[in-house]
Amino acid sequence: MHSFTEENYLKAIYKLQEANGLVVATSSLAQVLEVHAPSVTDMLKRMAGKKLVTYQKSKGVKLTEKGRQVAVGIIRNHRLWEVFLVDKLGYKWDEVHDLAEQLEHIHSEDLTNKLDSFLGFPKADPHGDPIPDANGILPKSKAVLLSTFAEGDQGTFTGVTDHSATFLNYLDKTGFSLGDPIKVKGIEKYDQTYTLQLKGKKEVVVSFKVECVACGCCDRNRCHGVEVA
Amino acid sequence: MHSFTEENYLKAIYKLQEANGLVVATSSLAQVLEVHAPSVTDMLKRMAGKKLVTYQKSKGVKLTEKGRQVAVGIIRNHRLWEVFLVDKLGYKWDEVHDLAEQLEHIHSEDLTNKLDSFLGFPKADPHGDPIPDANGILPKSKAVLLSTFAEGDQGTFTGVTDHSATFLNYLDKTGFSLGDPIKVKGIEKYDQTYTLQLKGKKEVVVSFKVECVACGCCDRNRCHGVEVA
DNA sequence: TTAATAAATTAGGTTCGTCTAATTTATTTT
DNA sequence: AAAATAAATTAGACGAACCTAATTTATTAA
Repeated sequence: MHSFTEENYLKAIYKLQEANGLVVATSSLAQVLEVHAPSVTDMLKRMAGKKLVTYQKSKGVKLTEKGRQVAVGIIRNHRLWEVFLVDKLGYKWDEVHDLAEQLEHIHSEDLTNKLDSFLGFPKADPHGDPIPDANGILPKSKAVLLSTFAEGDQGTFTGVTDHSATFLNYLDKTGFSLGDPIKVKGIEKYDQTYTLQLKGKKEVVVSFKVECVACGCCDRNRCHGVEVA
Repeated sequence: MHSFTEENYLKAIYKLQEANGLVVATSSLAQVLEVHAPSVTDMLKRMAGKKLVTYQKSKGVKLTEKGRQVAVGIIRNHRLWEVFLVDKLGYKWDEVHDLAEQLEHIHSEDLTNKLDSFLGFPKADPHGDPIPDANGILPKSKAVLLSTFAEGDQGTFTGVTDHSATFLNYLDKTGFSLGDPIKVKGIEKYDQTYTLQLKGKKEVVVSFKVECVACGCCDRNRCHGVEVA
């Protein structure tokens, strides 16, 4: 079996590969895993030895097929446990991440599948992220960011890209709820402020520029977390 | 927080203290934890430094109050997760131990309590072992071993002392089920074979001597695993 | 294209939890 | 009580996963 640490590296590499392209840099990994760069170099060498990644000195790292399978398995666990925590134990969507980070490392395919069945084979976790099936197939989402919407466009709130408790709380407070309809009533030219119509005709004003500055990690075009489809 | 290893040591010390008296020997720990004696000595020193145990060189080890609390917390987790696995996911009582050994190390008092509530505050796990409450109070069982029963005595099957899958399967196959009545119809003088009446008047013959030889770890008076009350 | 900066690696060290081999301390047995 | 045996500890090592400081390799700017 793989250690928790290995699994966390695999998950991180997987997510960075998805988000930013094929090859992942040492420094990106160091950042998301909150360790220092030489630790990453160390670990990648060990993991390359186990054929979990292909690693080329100073050129970055990629998952092997074996590594990808492990990573997707962990993600499957994580998202199923999140559903369990919210649907069965009554947790809020902003409270479950850290617990799922622990639970995702329970090693038992059988348990994962029984849990999946117990939860009614959910397609997505409480944040709208798709749950890979037992074969590691992860449905590709067609969702786009709300900030790509123009005046008059409407859709359904299907997920978030920012999973921080702060952002999720903001959404709760403002009246966003997964699965609800969203319609863009107006966009203020000056600062890109969106006036949205949420479920039950409720109108809210959200400033995506403010979100951008707050998160500080994304460009203008993908600056906030609301996904719609 | 404490490492999984520390928690396993604490649990092992707790159980040995309960079973065999106040002070636990290095060698006993080495045996149940499946490590070699010098590893235990090492670990006990570190744990004594953290005030989890009191350790006297060559004299054995005891839990501190702090250590006892952690140990009981782990046991609470373990037994609640076992109930979850059996009641909610449909596992058999002989399949849940190893999974619970993993799940017991999830660190969250809140999760434990929510799980407890979700399960309906069970008093015992699927093997009849009592579940400590949120304050670490573990109800003392009044159960006795079936082998203390004489001809004509009757009681209820409330638990086991041997938790091996082999033994649990044997009980399943023979017709024992937790909570059922058991009556001793006869005891064969020659080899202490018990003829029992189980639920639905079903009569079975069990040879406790065979159990004794098989397990090899107990004396005549506590030689098998069926507890009755 | 050279110089400056940023990213990655090597070198050497730490802690945790384990090991084997050798030694010491306790407990039995004679 | 001395000798034999069993239990525990010390000594010295090892792998995993991390660290800091120094060096090398890439990238960007002048």
